[in-house]
Amino acid sequence: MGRSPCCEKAHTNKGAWTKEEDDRLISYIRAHGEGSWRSLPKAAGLLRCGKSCRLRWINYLRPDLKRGNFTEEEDELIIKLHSLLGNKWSLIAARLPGRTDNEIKNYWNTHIRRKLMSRGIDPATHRHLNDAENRVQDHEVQTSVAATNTISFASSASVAVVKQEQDPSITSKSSMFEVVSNNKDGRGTLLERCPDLNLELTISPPRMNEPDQPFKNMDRSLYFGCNLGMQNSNDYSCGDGSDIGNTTSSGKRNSTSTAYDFLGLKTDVWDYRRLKMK
DNA sequence: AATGAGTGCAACCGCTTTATA
DNA sequence: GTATAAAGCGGTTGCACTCAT
Repeated sequence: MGRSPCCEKAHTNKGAWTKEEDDRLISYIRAHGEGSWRSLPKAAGLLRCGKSCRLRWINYLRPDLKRGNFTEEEDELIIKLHSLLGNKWSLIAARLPGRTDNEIKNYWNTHIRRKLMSRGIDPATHRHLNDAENRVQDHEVQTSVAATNTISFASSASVAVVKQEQDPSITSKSSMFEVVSNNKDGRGTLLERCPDLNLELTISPPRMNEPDQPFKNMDRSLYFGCNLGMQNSNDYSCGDGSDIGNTTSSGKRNSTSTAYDFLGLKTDVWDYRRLKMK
């Protein structure tokens, strides 16, 4: 039943890899490709655990790794992604070509944490350290920007509090919201039900074939649409600019709008220049 | 020059998820 | 359906290096 053990731990090397071990691993993977980590050490003539081989390859030997210092753009992208995804280093690394989760994790802990602290920002929550709102109980997830319906996953709770008074148009009739308490003035605090989130962030070129774009006078090549993977939904996406202007006179989004002030991304448009790699 | 504190990063550890028998 | 190991992931550790004293 089950699989056989990946390696005999009693006969494996530990600690720093030697040049010879690196060469053996590289040449083996060049010849046979990645994968089969269990059988790789024996086949490659390495006295290492398969797990260790995998880590060494992924974090250090892979030819597509980008070595060297992080750029300012990468810094900002990591901060932005961390505010969205938390310590999901593998997801963050997936958005930074040539960088590994381990590298980003180390860089976060050694550089960016300090950088944010020096800006007066709590690296764990991305809030200002002296923000009075921080005192609110942790399970009550805060809106990150006043007067907007933003959602934060600062707690592990799967619901987010939405301040109804900030947008009376939101009612408990919506399947997305639930009144959990009533304030003195009779208005309720709503809990927003968050459906299962797929936090995959997709970035795509702008739609170019739609007439009468509000951004028609702008350099369209500068903008990308993005979609923060609410599965089967356009509710939480920011557009390429084509959605701007789709609000009604009352300030409400009309039904065709796909723009949403999501997770503190308080804009319909991301300037790709802030996201692209160098 | 010696040494201790601080820093950066590769590697390991242990847990969870996924795949397989 | 269950047991087990592989794969993957995030947290932590240990060591080499730098710098201030």
